[in-house]
Amino acid sequence: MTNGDIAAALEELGVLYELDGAVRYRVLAYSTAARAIRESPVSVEELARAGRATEIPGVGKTLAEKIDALLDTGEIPAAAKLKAKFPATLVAVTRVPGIGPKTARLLWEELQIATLEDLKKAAEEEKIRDVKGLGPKAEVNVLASLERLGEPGEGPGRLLLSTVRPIALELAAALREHPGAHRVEVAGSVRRWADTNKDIDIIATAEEPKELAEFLVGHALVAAAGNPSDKGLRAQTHNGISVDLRIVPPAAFGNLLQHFTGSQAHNIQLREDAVKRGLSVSEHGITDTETDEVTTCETEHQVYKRLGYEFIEPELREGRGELKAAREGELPKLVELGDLRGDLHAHTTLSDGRNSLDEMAAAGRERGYAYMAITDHSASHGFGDDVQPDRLRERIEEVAAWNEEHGSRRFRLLVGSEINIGLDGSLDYPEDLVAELDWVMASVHTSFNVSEKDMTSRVVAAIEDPNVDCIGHLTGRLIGKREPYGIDVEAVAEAAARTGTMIEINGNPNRRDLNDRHARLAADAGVRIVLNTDAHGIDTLANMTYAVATARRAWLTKADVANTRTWSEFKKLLS
DNA sequence: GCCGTTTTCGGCCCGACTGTTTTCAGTCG
Repeated sequence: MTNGDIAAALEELGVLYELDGAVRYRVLAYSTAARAIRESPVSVEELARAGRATEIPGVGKTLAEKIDALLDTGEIPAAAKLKAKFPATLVAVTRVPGIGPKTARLLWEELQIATLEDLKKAAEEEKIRDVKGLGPKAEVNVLASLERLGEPGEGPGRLLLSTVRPIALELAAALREHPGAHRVEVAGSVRRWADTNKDIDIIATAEEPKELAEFLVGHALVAAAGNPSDKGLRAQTHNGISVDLRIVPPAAFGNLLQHFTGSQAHNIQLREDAVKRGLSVSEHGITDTETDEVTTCETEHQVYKRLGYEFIEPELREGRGELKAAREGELPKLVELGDLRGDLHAHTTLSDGRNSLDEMAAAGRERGYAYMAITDHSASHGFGDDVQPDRLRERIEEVAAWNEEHGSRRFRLLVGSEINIGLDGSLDYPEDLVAELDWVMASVHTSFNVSEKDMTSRVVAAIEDPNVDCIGHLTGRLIGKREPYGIDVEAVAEAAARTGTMIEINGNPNRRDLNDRHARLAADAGVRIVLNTDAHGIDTLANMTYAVATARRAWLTKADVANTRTWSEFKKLLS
């Protein structure tokens, strides 16, 4: 059972309890536990079977027992009992935007609404207005919500950071140029460099706030907008991303930026911690609950300082222990783009790249790297992009010739390959050829549909091959398109640490694989992490920023990342 | 239901918005 399955079952039970009128803190306990379970980088099923489920924050004795029952019997007895009381389909009704558990229960009791179809019918027949506390407006809203839910591909949902970020930056840049603007910053999940984003949050201060909001209405990227006011504006871009512009007085800019950068988990933990210290935190300021004295902050640094923390980088604000570390002055100094000395995963026209060896090498050198590895696909790669052994031998000569002509102490081209890992963990080149390469990546590109156990032993076998230097895009995920295949990342990390094999963070914004949680787990296990672009052209060499972002979200320092080293230092890690 | 450098019992983030209300409950982020 996946973490997602377990989390979904607990979420459902939480909703059922809420329908049943449980105190809200009990309900809250289920949703926080479910979130922690979904977020867990390790298999919660394994953890639970080892009797260690309570190690997950928010999971106590009771929830651990319920997880055990779920794993053993496929259902939680308490949930089964409640489903006898309320139809299971009522849970879907609570998820209609605008309708929560309280309203759903009311609709069930008063109108026997059990399904989305019942709900639609009641709204159309104007029966909802008969329920005390609800009116005609509720009917309109229900129908609008149901329509949105029913749309195929319904709305944009969460979009890739690489789609959203450029738009956010362009809008912020345009706002900054407005003569009335003081400070403009992108906040939210874009600022935290999350994999995907639901919307764009922009925070600003301005002389004439309403003018600034009106200016955004007229921006070429904006398709629709609400009413501009001196508080800001809500708008939609042409590709359906909603944009929230919030304008505040300069004195509280730091409070607002902190609040809207989030994440929600970070803010909740920060505020709970503050309450224990007699402080109440909101987007407007920090109130001393004893004296009612309010502190506003122009900068975020002041917010964190006032609350007794060192500054926390946005990428760390996910409620994963950063507050405790910040209070104790133990936050890591995160790796930066400028720390990178080389890119070790790049393709050329020899396989499926768009640029030649010369072009890729020149572009890598121009980026200021000290080394770059050319790693085209291997002999069994499909799509006519395979590189047979003889061709790879020629490539070794070509790279040597390139270095002869263009190489220097400042930049060196490395000859490598991204070799397919076969079903049995073997590589598809002869061993003596592989041994001639400067740099060997090994990746899974075929047969994803094997069991987790088989996938794990397959990759571990590759890791144990002494010629393999690094594993590429370990879980095979394509964000929003393809789920990661089942693989025991803990076991892989253990093997990689033991053999000194590195694991990459792939900077392709569709992959970002390892993800932040897995990367942190691997680094904690002692694995050296490599940040790569997997560039298939000179344009995507810039994707290193996404690899760096994931590394930062994984708490990685310069020392954790192997390709921050000079080539001579790096080489020592390979032997 | 969880959790503990003020607690093993008594707390549990905070505010905006909406729609329905004569002062607030529910929902959302």
